[in-house]
Amino acid sequence: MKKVVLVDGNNLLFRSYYATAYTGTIMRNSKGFPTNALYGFVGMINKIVTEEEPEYMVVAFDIGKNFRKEKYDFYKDGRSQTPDDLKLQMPIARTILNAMGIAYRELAPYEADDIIGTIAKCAESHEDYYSLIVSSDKDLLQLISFETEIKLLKQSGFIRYNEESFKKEYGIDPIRIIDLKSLMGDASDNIPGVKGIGEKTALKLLQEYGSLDGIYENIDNIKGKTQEKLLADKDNAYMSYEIATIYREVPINIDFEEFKYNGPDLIKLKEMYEELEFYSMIKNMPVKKEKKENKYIIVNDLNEIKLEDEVSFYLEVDDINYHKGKSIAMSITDKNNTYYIKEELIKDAFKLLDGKKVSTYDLKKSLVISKENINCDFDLMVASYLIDMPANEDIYALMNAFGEKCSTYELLKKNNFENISEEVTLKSKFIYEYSKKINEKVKEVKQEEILNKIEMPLIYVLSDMEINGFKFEKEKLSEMKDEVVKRIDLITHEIHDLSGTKFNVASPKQLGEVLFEKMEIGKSKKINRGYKTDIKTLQKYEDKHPIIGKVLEYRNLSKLLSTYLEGLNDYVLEDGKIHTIFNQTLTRTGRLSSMEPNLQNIPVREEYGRKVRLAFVPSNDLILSADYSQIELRILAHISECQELIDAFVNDEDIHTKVAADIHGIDESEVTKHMRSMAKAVIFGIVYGISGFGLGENLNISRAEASRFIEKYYELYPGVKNYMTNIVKEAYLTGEVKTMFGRIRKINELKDTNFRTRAMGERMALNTPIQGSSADIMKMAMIEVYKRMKENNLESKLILQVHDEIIIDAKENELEKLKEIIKDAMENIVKISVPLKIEINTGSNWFEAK
DNA sequence: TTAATCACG
DNA sequence: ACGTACGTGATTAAC
Repeated sequence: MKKVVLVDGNNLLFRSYYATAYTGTIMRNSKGFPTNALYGFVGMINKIVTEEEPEYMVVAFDIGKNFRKEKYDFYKDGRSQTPDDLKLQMPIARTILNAMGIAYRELAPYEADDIIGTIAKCAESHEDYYSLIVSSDKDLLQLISFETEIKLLKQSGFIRYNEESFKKEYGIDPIRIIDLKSLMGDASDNIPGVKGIGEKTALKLLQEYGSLDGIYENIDNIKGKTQEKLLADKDNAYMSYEIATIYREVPINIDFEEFKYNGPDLIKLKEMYEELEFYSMIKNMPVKKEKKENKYIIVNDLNEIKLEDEVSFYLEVDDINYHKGKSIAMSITDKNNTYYIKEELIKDAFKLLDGKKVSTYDLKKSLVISKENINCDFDLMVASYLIDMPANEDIYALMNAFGEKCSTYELLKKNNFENISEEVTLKSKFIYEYSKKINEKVKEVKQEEILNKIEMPLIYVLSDMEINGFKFEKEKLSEMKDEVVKRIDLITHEIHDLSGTKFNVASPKQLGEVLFEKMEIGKSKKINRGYKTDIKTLQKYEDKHPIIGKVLEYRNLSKLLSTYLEGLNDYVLEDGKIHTIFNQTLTRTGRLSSMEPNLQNIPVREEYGRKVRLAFVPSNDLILSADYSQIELRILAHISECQELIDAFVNDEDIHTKVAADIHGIDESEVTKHMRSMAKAVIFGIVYGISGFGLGENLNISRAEASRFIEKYYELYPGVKNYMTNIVKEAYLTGEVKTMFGRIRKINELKDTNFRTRAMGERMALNTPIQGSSADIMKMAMIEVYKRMKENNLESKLILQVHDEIIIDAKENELEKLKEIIKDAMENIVKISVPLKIEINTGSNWFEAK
């Protein structure tokens, strides 16, 4: 028996539309075309296909006049008209089905139900077929039979009914759904039924008398009010019976072979998804089944290659951490050919790219591993990042998103790169084919300035920084390490003694049990695995028992030991340096991140931990650090156009002291340290979209007091409040926010039905322009500093960026020139309504350069 | 693999 | 009624 899946298309579209429309904002593509119903529709269809694996499938729609409405004018009266935004999406659903390779049927004046009923009936008369109907409409339950089942969609999930399970639940035959409805009516379709009879009574009557006819034949046996009601509305009942009956003789030609499901036309489907901007759907699209023939030329002599003007290349490296790996294969594609270049020839192959228009994926990796000066115009990885497409270190994710085949890097490595010529050539072909397309998209969403003025030039800066590395002298920390190891050992014993039990202090679960159950030191919130034992919770009980202080010290030291004192050593390469990898395509705000190791979170706030920085030393003469002073606040002042804040920065006031004085209504000279640090917390909180509760927690003051601070702040600086309101409003309207320089961040959280998720989206909306603009400025400044250092032939090297700070491995004799360049470049890279200010420090190591 | 914790801006 | 500050990465324990 072959399964025929029958889907109620209208039902899916309406469900999807109203599932999201009630929030007020309807999902649209960048052209403004509504897509919310289609998004849900496509999701449901895909789900049905995956879950049911249908051999045959038909989607039925309503269209044109409706015979029930023609006969009974009141039918479906009172239903609000189909919204235009939904109507627009209806024809597209048909086109998508075509691309998906799924048949659909519609015929006026019949409804989708009637078409489904007709096809199911036809399937029942064939020996070979049985049907599965998918809908959330209970009316369709009347079609259940020995070879027709229903998957009834619920708000979440579904219930599957066959004849047996239906009877068990309802106590009547499926066909009696019609009788049920003729009695109870249906408010949504405006079917009258018998007034005063609801589902409960109707079911009871049907269970007793079998059918509507049976009920009226036995009307004398029915007592009291129910009898009165039934007699009064007998005509309505029979009329309702007629309306509720699915018509199963729709004159359509049924040839099951036309319903056969053979899978999608991936190219057409991808085009549709692109048009609708369903990128997550593209990501989850099945990969092409048929294998494209992959032709390429194996190169033995580079002189054989004559490249066209436009080329792409891809370099395969044998380790994800490319500082530790080596190139093992390269591929170059132009209009006519793809060339596979083996390991020995790679070094010279880069020369072939000179003067060409070159694209690649992950240029930084290629620059670092080859140490060649590769001229490249377009990095597909960075471009994908800017248009919110996959931009992993593994190109697989992006290729997969477009339904292009290649194996994951993980698999490739596991198989010792045995198939490398096949794989690497697929990649350069993909890059060649898609660079133009993605570049078009970049222009369409106006990210080309960000790409060409910031991200592309930055790749060269970052690759140099990674190559340079930060010299690290392990020995400088060996004494500290021994000290910490001993101290941890001592404290562990003390903790065991104080608690009277031996346990793993590093285990939050065990620690929680000891502190809050055995010793009953206090109360702590229960979380998944046990009690919360983070610093803030523990600090509450610091005075209660000496063990808390010990635990805090243990935590502090073990973090220091494992992550820094020991952890960093593993990353020192043969040249005595640490080479981090900057991830340029990860953060949602435009910041960089740093990994293996993360050099953006080396301790600094605490004096003891800070000593780790003693081991970071120059390979030249000095470490120079240049950091922007309060750049995020300056940006807040600028974009909020808050005059009070702007003036404060223009006059070079201490912003935190000023705010503290304003809040308390006192003179700046009267501001205490405590007041200043409270003000600082308020100011930072504002940038993050804080609540009274959050600030209270943070400052250890009452929620009400914290709320008063915030209110006062808004009062004093109305521009800021104004900015917050506006940016959130705009974000809801457009679904995204932009930095000062036009970098886009989509915020889908704002479309979520969950209030907490939306609240998070609002905080992202107001923080991103600030954090992101700051990141843009720093990137531009780095490019400028790098450029001028080159122009002046300086040997000093840029080696690190920590969001608002750059670190330079400096030559003593270049110090003066260096400071001049850096100050000018960083402070004047953009002109905004407040001055940008930097501070420069130098020292014989990173610790000293504070 | 995920959760908890803690290091940074 | 609910939960409660943005953006990251590394380590360890627990699942």
